[in-house]
Amino acid sequence: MSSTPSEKNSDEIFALVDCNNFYASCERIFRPELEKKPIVILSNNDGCIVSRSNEAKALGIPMAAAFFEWKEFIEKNGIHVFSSNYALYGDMSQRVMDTLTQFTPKLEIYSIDEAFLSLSGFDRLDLTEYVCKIAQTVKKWTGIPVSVGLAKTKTLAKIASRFGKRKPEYAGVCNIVNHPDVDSFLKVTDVGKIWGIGRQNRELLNKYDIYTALDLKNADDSFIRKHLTVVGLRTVWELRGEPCIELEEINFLKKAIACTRSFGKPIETYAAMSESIAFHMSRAAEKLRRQKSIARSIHIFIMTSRFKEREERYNNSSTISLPVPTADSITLLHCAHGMLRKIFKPGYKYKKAGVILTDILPEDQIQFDIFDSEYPGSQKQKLMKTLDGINLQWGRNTIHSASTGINRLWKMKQARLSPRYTTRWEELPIVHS
DNA sequence: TCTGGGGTCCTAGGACCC
DNA sequence: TCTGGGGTCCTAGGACCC
Repeated sequence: MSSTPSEKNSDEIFALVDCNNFYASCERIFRPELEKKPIVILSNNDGCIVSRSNEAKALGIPMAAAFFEWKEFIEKNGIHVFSSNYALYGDMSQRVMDTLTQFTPKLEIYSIDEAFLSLSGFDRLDLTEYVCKIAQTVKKWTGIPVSVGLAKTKTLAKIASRFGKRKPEYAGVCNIVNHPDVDSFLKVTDVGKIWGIGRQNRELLNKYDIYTALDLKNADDSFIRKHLTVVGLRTVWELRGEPCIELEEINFLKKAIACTRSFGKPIETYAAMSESIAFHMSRAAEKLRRQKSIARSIHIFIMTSRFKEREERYNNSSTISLPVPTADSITLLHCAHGMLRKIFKPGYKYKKAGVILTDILPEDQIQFDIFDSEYPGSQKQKLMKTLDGINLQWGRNTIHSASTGINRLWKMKQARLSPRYTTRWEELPIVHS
């Protein structure tokens, strides 16, 4: 018996597991007295609000609001504020994902707080019951509350999880796999809330009277292809229940590695800028070596605040291709300094700088010749291995290039950082019994 | 005073070739 | 004066995501 593609497709079942208010939930686990209290988490540099507890949302604080604009309101309402603590969130994320692997071998870690699970072939179980058990186990083992959406495509699973999270009657789990009226969910979903439809596309679609997910589902394919490219077309088919976006189980090597930061205080001197570029480049090179890769292309940029008047703004960048791809910090630092000299202009208050490595290849995929100073086992490679080993054992920056600076006056502001509860034993809170 | 960071994918258009 | 056309490769930039 042969099956048509559509028959085969109808067997797919995806679950999206989404941690509720992830960063806020992480902070709350170690400060149980903050249960039911409003909490917000700030972005790097304490700039914007990037995570809010339900109580903070209820008070009307919008996502991505500038902290300084809401500071007074936050203080007046007794809202608790944290700088983002990625050591903590990364570790908690790992625990959540480890828990999920107990329930299916096929999962895709989509972001720090979301995973897609394939439950295809689990039909003999009561699926709703099964994912309820997943959610309860994650909460019990890690303390993190999650919402789950179940559907025949990833895009629909995303929509289902929104209902799971927002509508109390679903208690966190919404299953629309065999729902008799999936359109009833699409009809009340704004087209801009669909996975893959951002602000620009929402505006465009509205001009053509497409306002809801149901409108988009019923839109004309050639119209979508023309205005939203194949990416948009895939989304539309997914809304119709035809899977077009596969589960990506394997963690592929990153194709770009970026290290960029805003400065705590604006910097004006070449010396300070050069330190920051060196610092970012060192971190980028470390990440590159950690995934056992080399890079062929370097991009650096410097910029003033985008909120300044036009005449006070200056943005510039430089990109080069290396004759020989490398992961050697010293070579990369040398190039970055040369590039910075070409684009740096004195007389501006710089707010942000960064380094992006692209054209990345696995380190073993390149033909080395013996005249090359970076063949495997060369002095350069041995030096980098030693350096990474020491920094891994004794903490980041135990050994670093002198050019990355000692004082780091430009480093970011993190005034309200919580302790690294799960990754630094000496910072654990003292428990009195 | 203060406004995040790190990724992915797709396309248009230029350069180049025959 | 008239002034190819089609294929491929590369890159910058724009859209999206969390």
